Amino acid sequence: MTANNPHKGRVIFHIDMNCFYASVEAAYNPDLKGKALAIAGNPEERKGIVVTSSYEARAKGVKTTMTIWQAKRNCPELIVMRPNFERYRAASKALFRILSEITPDVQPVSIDEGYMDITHVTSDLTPLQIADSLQKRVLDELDLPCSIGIAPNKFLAKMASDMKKPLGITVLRKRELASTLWPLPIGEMYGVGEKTATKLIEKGIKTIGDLANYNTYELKQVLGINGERLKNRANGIDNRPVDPDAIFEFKSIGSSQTLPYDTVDEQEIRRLLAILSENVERRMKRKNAAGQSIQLMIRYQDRKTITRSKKLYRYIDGKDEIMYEAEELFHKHWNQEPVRLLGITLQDVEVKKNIAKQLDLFTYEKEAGKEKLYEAIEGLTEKYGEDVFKKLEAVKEDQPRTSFQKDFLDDYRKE
DNA sequence: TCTGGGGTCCTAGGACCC
DNA sequence: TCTGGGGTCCTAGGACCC
Repeated sequence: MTANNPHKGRVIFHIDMNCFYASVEAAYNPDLKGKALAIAGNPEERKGIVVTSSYEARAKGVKTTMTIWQAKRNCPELIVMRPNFERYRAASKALFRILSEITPDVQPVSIDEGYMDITHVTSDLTPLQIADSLQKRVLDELDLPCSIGIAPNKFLAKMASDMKKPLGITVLRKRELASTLWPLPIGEMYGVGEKTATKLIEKGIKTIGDLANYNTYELKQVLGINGERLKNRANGIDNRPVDPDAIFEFKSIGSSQTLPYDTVDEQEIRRLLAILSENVERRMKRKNAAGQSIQLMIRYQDRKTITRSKKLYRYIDGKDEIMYEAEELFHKHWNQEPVRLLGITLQDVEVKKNIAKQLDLFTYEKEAGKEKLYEAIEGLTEKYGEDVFKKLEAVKEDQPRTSFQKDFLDDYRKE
């Protein structure tokens, strides 16, 4: 007997850890259990904002992204701890190991939440019983509470896991949407943030039900393609599969940091860029990847933030190259005003074994010989300018070519 | 005493090509 | 002389989520 009748569609779980960082700390140190606890950065470095807090703290008005002083004003007995990411990563790993014992169809979406597709799990248990034993196991073995949503798709499972906390299990059936999902305020819908909520409320859309029944054309006018998608979700339509490989398909890796003080000191700026470059290098190497675009982010004193990026037409992963490109972007675009935060991100990231497959012209035409190729390029540089290298490298064997590239190739072949 | 750091996806305009 | 419309790539910014 399977957990579900295939004619009735999928059975998706959304697992959501409750107050994850705070719960992990309480599991390490049981003295913290039942107390108002917040995990926050270092206020000396202007990073003192609450990342997570226990339910006891939340009951006293402590909220995520509050500064420590705001949180303590609401809750004087608040215990504040720095984050221990190693602990959280270890707990996360243990969690997902337990999930994958039930099915390989597990998609982690962040350190503390993930989806499971249990449609094809063979078991004598009902989905509700599977969820119940899973929740108990995570609590027994890891001493961590979680909530589980059970539904026919990801969106509904996500909304369901949010409905009972902590240690809740909620089944959201499509035929019950009008009574369970639709009464919720529009701002509580996953995918509707502050800006979208404001726009929708202006239109008189106050609940998820209002959205579900609103005119599609008008929604598109206000929200573009997202309007239609949100309406579908509100009606319980979401065909996204649970994809266990999604976690390997990362597209960018970056590192950013707020400075202890706003500064115009180029030495200090260089020091931070060097640290960020090293962070990015370390994480690229850990994932055995490289990126072919680089982005620099500058946040100024007034929190105005700009991003400037550059496509490199070659893959890089080393800190020296990252630093070189980042500094160049910085000097080109910095407006000389005090800097609050800097960030470096490598984009268009690929794992190295895939990069090898994307052979460019150099490799494709290797029969001609490297020496001869460089001679040809030198000649053409005069004709086309420095951009010739970018253009040349942009030509991938399986990509349609621009007329410039065709000309280039013709010229090159004539040599 | 304001407001971190890690991401993804979408949009929109300009350049360029056909 | 004056003119269209479709498509892709690149860059910058915005919205959202945890």
